[in-house]
Amino acid sequence: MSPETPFTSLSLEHSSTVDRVVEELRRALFDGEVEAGTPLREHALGEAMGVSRSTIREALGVLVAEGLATREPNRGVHVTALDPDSVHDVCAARAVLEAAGVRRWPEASQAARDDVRRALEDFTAAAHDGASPAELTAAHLGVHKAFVGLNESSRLAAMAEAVTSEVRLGLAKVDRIRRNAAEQVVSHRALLTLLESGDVDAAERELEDHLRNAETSMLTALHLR
Amino acid sequence: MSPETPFTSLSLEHSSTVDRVVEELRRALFDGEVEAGTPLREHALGEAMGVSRSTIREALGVLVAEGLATREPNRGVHVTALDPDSVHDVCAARAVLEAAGVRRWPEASQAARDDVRRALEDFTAAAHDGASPAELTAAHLGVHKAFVGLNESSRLAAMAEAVTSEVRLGLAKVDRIRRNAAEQVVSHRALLTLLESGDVDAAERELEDHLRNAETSMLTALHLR
DNA sequence: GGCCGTCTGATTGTCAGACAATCTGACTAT
DNA sequence: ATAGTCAGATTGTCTGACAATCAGACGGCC
Repeated sequence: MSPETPFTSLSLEHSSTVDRVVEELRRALFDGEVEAGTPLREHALGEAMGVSRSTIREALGVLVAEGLATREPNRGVHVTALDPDSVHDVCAARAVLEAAGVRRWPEASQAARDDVRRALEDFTAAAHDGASPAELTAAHLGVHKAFVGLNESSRLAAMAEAVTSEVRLGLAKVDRIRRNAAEQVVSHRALLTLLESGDVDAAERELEDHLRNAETSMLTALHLR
Repeated sequence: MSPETPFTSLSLEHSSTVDRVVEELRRALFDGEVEAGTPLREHALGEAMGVSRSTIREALGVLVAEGLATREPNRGVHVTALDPDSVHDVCAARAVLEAAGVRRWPEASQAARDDVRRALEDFTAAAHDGASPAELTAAHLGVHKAFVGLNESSRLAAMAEAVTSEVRLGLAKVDRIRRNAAEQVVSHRALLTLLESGDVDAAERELEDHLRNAETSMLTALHLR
């Protein structure tokens, strides 16, 4: 091995065409530029983005694997529409992943705990000085991501990422985040305080309460769309 | 809607070529017909299975998404090799998913609980009258799958399926399952007894103990390969 | 011997174009 | 109203092509 690895600061992004197509489509979905249920035609997309059908097809496969889109054999791919059952399912999954992380707080590494603290600071800051809805959402999701991170399993983190991206779909045009951002910050801060004080059980209850609220408000938001 | 839905017993499998290629490749991986790390060449596979490169390519994408294979840009896809870190990661993930299910036993639906009971019966039966290693593994995994099922979230179930399949990769040629099948049955039965008696905490400890053992024996099995 | 450039073959990433199978919707005949 | 037929759209799959990238070999040079 080399006595010291130089150039550790250097990195180069290796992006394939498919990757860029996927990112662009994801962005469009998250920004709510396409309604839920909209069919994603291979030919049309290829023409629009100046890319061959094979490439689009591969990108759509990725989206489908992520749950952002749904494929019906011989009928094509369309943007996933969240029905109440899926919302519940997703929330249940999030609850499991995050609660497990929270419960693991005492055994978690220093780094993982610091991630939670930092994420909360970011969220607080974003909510305080008016950040854009997108930034606010990102910061909020960052906190929850940090909770999952306490599990210190990259696979669990990936799973959480996947289910989270699904809810982002539904939240695209719902800016309820902004309204009660302050309230959310309070809830999360309380949770962290409980953790720091060592009362893991109370923290877990706080989290589950928070997520239950999130589910109901998400449901009403979707129903009233 | 129709007054009564007839033909509910009828169903027809809709398998695309890609699906069949994926299944065949999965089977080959699980049966240990290909070493970990073996490159999966698009051209060679296409020729071997009599399908076009596009189709193979799509199938490989699925395998990669499942974690059974790994893609290195411009260098191709190869069978995923489990290093100790990944094993730990996978086991941690399983522990979270199954422990959450077990802890939810009291609130779980009757159906989900019955699934656990039935899976355990199947496993016991398989271990008793000599079943093939493959059947035994399937039955054993069935029990763990049932634990995850207690969460009653299809997304969590899917995640568990994914990480479990990764484990199966490593277990392909390790038939340690057979050796201590009896022991495993005892452990699982004890767990269920604790659940039935309402002692969820003890059941959770039993499960975590079981999974810790599984991890270490899996590690030694892999290391001695 | 070790380092550097070049060449060559293999493989992937992407493309264009084709075709059969399947779905959708309309139109028609009964 | 139901069933048959037809045209158009779309997907699933195939073929063949090409540039970009990679791995290893080969030879020159210090």
